[in-house]
Amino acid sequence: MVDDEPKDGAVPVLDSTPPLRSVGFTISATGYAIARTFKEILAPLQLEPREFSLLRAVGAAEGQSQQTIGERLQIPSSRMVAFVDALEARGLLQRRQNPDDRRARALFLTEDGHELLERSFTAAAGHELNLTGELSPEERDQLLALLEKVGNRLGLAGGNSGRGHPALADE
Amino acid sequence: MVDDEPKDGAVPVLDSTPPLRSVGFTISATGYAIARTFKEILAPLQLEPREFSLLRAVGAAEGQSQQTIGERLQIPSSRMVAFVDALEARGLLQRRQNPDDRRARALFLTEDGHELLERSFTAAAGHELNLTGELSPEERDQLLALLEKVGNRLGLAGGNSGRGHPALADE
DNA sequence: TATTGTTATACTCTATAACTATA
DNA sequence: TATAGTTATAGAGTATAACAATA
Repeated sequence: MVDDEPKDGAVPVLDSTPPLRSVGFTISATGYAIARTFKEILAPLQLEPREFSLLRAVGAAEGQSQQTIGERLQIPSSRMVAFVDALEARGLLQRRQNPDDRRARALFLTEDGHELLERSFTAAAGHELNLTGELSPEERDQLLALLEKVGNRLGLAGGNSGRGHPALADE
Repeated sequence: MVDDEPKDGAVPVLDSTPPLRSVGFTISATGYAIARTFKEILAPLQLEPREFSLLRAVGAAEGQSQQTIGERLQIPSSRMVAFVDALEARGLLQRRQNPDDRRARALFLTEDGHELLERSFTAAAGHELNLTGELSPEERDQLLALLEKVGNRLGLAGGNSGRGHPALADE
């Protein structure tokens, strides 16, 4: 990490060697601010980011089992219960019986769930548009390409395909 | 956020309108991975990222009061107690009396504290070097400049000067 | 009366593992 | 015997507010 603003004489350690502004720190801090802002944007919809991720995962392929979705998002089964409970209690999704396996619960969005997911996407798109407001289309592509080079060093799949935000898995 | 990999027909909402890969999601996910990796890098030193931030803040200006440092890092006073307790118990920093105000505790690093902080800086620099391994110096500057443009939209100060990582403040 | 730091309490979140019903 | 989902329990982390010493 290493901070960007070296303090005077108190910490003589790395103030000369490393770059003045750290890429790691900057990405991390910016990413954190983005996540916080996104949370604020979802708040009026009464949705937490992880609930949005869950709704999105269900909506992306309805009828999958609770466990399948939990595995994709890397959420342990016991945590899934509470999450699904809350969204079901609000009438946003449903657990239905799977005729092939009566142990499994097939997840579906309700009408309200689809509607709220749609509004969330709109809000997210607005957020994205705001974030990139100072970037030309070329700069935007550049930025993504450069971030991918950093991501390569972290073992991140190019598109982060399928999986949700890594913060969901925690650790 | 909007994901990067639009799902087939199930979620027809924004699959056409927005860019395929979201800047917000990518920065956030990359930043999260960076923070997680940094945590792993500090682990052998038995230091958590926030403990590193605290040590660094103390080392940057020794003798400041616990409250002053807590305010800079945006850590509430009651949390500071436990953090400082832990580091003091490990002999990394000291609370000393302030002759001018006997309520306040002036914080200083011990010899061991300085040493560990130095090793942490070295580890952090190695992390940074690894992250930027695929970037030329020009690309690195480009990336920082582009991130700053995004940060402008989030009200982030250019250098994030003084303050630590925003994750410390939480919310 | 206000402020620095500490302690006590309650609350939220999570992980773990036991449990049920099906397979 | 194994698996999908649920429930129970205990632990960590935090915020809030009460508190003691000093200003």
